[in-house]
Amino acid sequence: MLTIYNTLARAKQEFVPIEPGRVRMYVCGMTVYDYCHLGHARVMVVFDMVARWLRASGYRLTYVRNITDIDDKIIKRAGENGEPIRALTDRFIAAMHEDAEALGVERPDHEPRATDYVPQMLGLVDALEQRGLAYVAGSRDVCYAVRKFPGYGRLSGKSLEDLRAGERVDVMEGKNDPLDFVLWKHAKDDEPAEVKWDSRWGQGRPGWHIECSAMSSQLLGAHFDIHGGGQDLQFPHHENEIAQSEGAMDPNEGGTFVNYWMHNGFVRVDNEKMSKSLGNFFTIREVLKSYDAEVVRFFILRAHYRSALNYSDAHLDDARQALSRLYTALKGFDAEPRVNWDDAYARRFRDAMNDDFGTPEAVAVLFDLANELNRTRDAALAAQLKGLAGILGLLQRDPVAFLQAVPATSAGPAAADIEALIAARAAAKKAKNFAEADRIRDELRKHGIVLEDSAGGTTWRRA
RNA sequence: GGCGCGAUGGCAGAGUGGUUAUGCAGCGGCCUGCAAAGCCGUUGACGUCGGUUCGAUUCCGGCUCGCGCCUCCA
Repeated sequence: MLTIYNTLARAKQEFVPIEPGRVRMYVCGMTVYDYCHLGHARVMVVFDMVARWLRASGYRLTYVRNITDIDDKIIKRAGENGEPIRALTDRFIAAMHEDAEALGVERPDHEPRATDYVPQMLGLVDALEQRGLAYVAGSRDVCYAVRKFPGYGRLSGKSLEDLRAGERVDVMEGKNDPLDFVLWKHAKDDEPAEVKWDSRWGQGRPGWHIECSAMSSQLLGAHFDIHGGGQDLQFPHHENEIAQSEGAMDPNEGGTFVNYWMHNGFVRVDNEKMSKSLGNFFTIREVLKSYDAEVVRFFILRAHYRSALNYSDAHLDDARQALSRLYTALKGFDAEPRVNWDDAYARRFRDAMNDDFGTPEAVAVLFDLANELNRTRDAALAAQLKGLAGILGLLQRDPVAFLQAVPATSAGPAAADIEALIAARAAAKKAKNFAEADRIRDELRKHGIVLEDSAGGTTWRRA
């Protein structure tokens, strides 16, 4: 039985899908005006893991992760670059796909682009206006009247009184209430034609929040099972999505927009949230210059998805060492991944994953398995290890290839040169010239190459 | 100011009302020409003050510290 920590309930709950055997999941994706950073990597990896586990559990899953390709920052960036918006967003979508693929993140079933769903957004705004939840503000923007939606604040645990809008931010002129948010932004003269859509409120473009309500209902229906995203989206974004989606429903039908809300924790740097605005972010591609992408994935998955995750080189080094141990255990086996669910390790793994996606415990099971594999060298255990790890998207490569992989930036010695030195050392060893053999080994060690002698000969790996 | 989350051994990071994960690092041993890897053993922890309990790191409350949201943000 799967339990999920539901932000809406602030507790773990048994997961019961709306339709037996079928799961519909929507995750808020990226705004594509720049390269993805490690915070984005975490969302992608975490919900990829969730998707994999749901499928491994036998559910038929439809997974949607959207792309925001229209908003203020995109318009600004395109203007700065002097390029069309579409060129900018296409470029960064391609980059995002490269990053995701490197991290072993499978493509969601749908990756809707906001600009392809403007008619659906307008339909929602229309419905909201008809139900008296939307109005045209003095700025000519169409806004949502937050006070008219009874459950506002339920997800984030904030009451309208607590929010005290205006405390930190200047209130936008023309809104009835400071907390009201924009559904449809009225076009400005200096904006490019590319960001103007016709509507019965005049030319304009969608507000950010309405995008997700429109795309999710179009692709998953008005009610679905799981909605995910980073913790920072809890308020106001997800709160607003609920207000929009439930507010636009036929009052006679009503019902709950989403049953389970999942939020992953932040990636931090020096104990502070990694973010664009703080400027303390590392892009995925930057990190991948010095670390193997699987190490980054392992680093993310060895922590629980809801906890904060501190990023540093030292921690990635540590993750790399740990992952090497797993691959080392698999060395020498040409194992096909195969899970035997009757086995005690597999059961522990499953219990861990079913407990709100407990990947730290699941990873611990992998290490226990590796330990027994090292002792017994039993091929069935190797298949089991590779099978369970595969559910997490780990350990599917050739072990030697992983252990010898070179980070993109540090150009270590070529494999052929290393092999030549190993041969020379073997000759020296045979002649009992241990001083020379050790000299060669020390020489290679200086270049980050570690030699390992065994009965079958000498192998090497990158330190 | 309001709301929320957290504090675990040198580091990372789970978990549990009593037997105290997992990884890295350390220490001792086995293996090895010597190493490395691996194996065996081992040191070491639950912020603080109270309460509940036969027993609390685990439950409850106060305090301290850290972080996040209340603005765009994964």
